[in-house]
Amino acid sequence: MGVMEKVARRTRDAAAQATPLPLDQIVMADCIAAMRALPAKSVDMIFADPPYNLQLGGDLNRPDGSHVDAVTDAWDKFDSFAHYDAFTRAWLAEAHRVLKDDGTIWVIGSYHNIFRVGAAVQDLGYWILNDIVWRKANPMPNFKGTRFTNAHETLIWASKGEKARYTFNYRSMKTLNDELQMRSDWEFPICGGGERLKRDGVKVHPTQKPEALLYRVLLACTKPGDVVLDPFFGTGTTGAVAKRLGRHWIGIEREADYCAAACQRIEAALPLDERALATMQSPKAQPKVAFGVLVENAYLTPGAMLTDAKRRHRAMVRADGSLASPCGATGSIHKLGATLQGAPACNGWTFWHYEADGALRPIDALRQTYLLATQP
Amino acid sequence: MGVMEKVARRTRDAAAQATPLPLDQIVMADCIAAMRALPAKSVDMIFADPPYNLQLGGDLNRPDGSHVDAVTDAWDKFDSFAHYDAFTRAWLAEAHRVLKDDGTIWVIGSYHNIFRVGAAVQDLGYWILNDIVWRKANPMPNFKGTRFTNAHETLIWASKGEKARYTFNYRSMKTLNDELQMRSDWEFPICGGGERLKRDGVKVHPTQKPEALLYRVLLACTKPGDVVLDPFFGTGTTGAVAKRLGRHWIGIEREADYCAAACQRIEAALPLDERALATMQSPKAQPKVAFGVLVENAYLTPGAMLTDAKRRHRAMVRADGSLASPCGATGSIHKLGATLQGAPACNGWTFWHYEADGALRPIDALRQTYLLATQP
DNA sequence: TACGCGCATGAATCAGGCA
DNA sequence: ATGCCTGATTCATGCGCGT
Repeated sequence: MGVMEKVARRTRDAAAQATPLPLDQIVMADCIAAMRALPAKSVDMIFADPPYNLQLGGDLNRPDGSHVDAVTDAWDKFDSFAHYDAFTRAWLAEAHRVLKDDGTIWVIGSYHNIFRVGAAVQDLGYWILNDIVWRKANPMPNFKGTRFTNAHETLIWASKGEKARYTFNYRSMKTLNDELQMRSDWEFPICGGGERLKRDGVKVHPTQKPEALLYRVLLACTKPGDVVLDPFFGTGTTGAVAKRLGRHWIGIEREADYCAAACQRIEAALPLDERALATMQSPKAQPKVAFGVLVENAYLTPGAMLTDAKRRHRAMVRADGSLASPCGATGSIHKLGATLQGAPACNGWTFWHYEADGALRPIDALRQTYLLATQP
Repeated sequence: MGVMEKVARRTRDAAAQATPLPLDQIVMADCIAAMRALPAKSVDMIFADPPYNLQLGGDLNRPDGSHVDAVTDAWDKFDSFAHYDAFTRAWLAEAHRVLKDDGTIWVIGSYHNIFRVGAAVQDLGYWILNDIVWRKANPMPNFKGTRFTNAHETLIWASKGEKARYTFNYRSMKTLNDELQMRSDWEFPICGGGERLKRDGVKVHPTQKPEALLYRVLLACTKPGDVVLDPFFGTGTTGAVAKRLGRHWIGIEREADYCAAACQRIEAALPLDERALATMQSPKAQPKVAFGVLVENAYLTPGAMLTDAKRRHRAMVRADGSLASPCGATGSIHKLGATLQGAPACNGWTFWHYEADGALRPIDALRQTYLLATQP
């Protein structure tokens, strides 16, 4: 079967006559027009990854001189916040009509757009159930050192109203999270490796989402056989995961290139083997604690003195978690330890000690105390 | 000294005449009126923890003064959102006026209000720099098992405009985070234990923020001696941490109970020793040294050869501090480095190396030596 | 085959001072 | 406002290549 044969091309009028849902198909059209053609209260869940309206300045180069490939596509350009808001409210209103009364909607965004989206969601009568933070395990750094590393994106999960009886598979989520309630912060790597769709070595879509993210969303809020609509289908992550999990899907996408890639991808996706489900859970990472966190949380006070085990070196703890030696040298626990010893590297956690009850103890002991106090 | 003596009671008119800032004081008044009484462009940072209000019922009134007793139908919802938006825009506008042009504002909230706050921030011309996620190490579980555990709150950090030159202590944040860039997701325990203010065993304020959170905010975005304004002061976490870190603070709070608790708490807070307050400085803060100065002072001799770390490029030092490549290209250390690499820019200090004791060392090391020898 | 090294790259609102 | 010069700045991951 040809790749494009499953892509339904519809004019708005033709689509309006089609009563049955275009299940497991891609509708190549503008999302507002395409949603208008769908019956009211017909889908169980909507997952939407709308344009973020990034407002990027000039070129950005890495410290090594290489160029950052930014999102410059026309579909992300809006003239003003007012235009973006109008667009947002239009598609959210249509989504509200199409969604079943007990269905829910998910929208993902970044600080560029998510506040406007969230306000529109509330204004249109949706009832926000959670905001979810996708913590990126491997975000792009802030190359110029001008801000905090932008290391997360935000998802909004909402029902059609306060009293809607939505689907939430509490047990599935708890099982997935090692028998602890699933929290509102999720950690996943960004989409890369073999999962990232490429054509001639170039990424097909600039913002392809990881399947693990959609997997959790669909597992949490839909039942097998449910219909999931994605009005900004892109390269079809939602469709691929829905097929794997035995859910029906409808994708709406304007760009022919994206439609073709999505169609091919979903064709190749295989419904999930039950045994594979268990192996999808990533082991919980060993929590890391930065030395500065101990200062912030008053386990050590700025001004406190540290020494090495043999009291050959001394250093004072400063407000930002750096150390200052009486000789004038400063640096992190690792760097200053290395400097004072003339060594290329040093594990500051075991090198530096603090005095308690007349005895020297490594600062690593404080880290263990902190972990015990904060980890469930 | 009595607890309340430091609390300045001001009517709006009386305050309007007061030109000097009420530094290190609590102003017991409505925050919008109190901010109106402050001079324009007078504070370096604002930290705001506004009421969340929505969907909790209770103290919500319509613009006409009538009471909203239940937020049930869509119309009431819209009505209350509009009211909350008006309040939000009013205090954010006043904050914009009071803030110095190169100052920044922080606002914290949850999904109940943060989307409305964020949209207002953008609409008022603030430029969002980051949104920050406070991941709670020990959140309250979702008892009914109907949603994800609400385990985070969101902070928005914004400047007064796109081109503002705000304070961001990059090196301090990197040091605090074990020599990795500080990310946009921060983990802290919720406020409890001895830090939590209680009276007769009952918590004084329902949403007291942890000091560790304010510690990081103030350390990241202010300098010692800066003025920090908190228009929703509550029990004064911002003031207590500001005092500890050697920053001035101004607190605005309507409730006398909170003012009293905050005043007592801040009285008891101890400022850090000045030396402990010192933090890691960015190279930007160091005095500049022109490469030619090193040649003048015979740290390098004209005619000496430099290479990059991988010995792919070579250049000769000339008498005026410019470099000449064997291929004929010439220029400053930066310009020639960029030219030879075909890069848009280059930091010559770290790109070019000289040979000493059989090893390559960056010429930046010579600059450090020069600085140590010449700085008092 | 295994391991190490080099290189590429990801939704990014990414510089500042002076002439 | 514009242009020019100086010079500060990156983390995790995957893939290809060489030993």
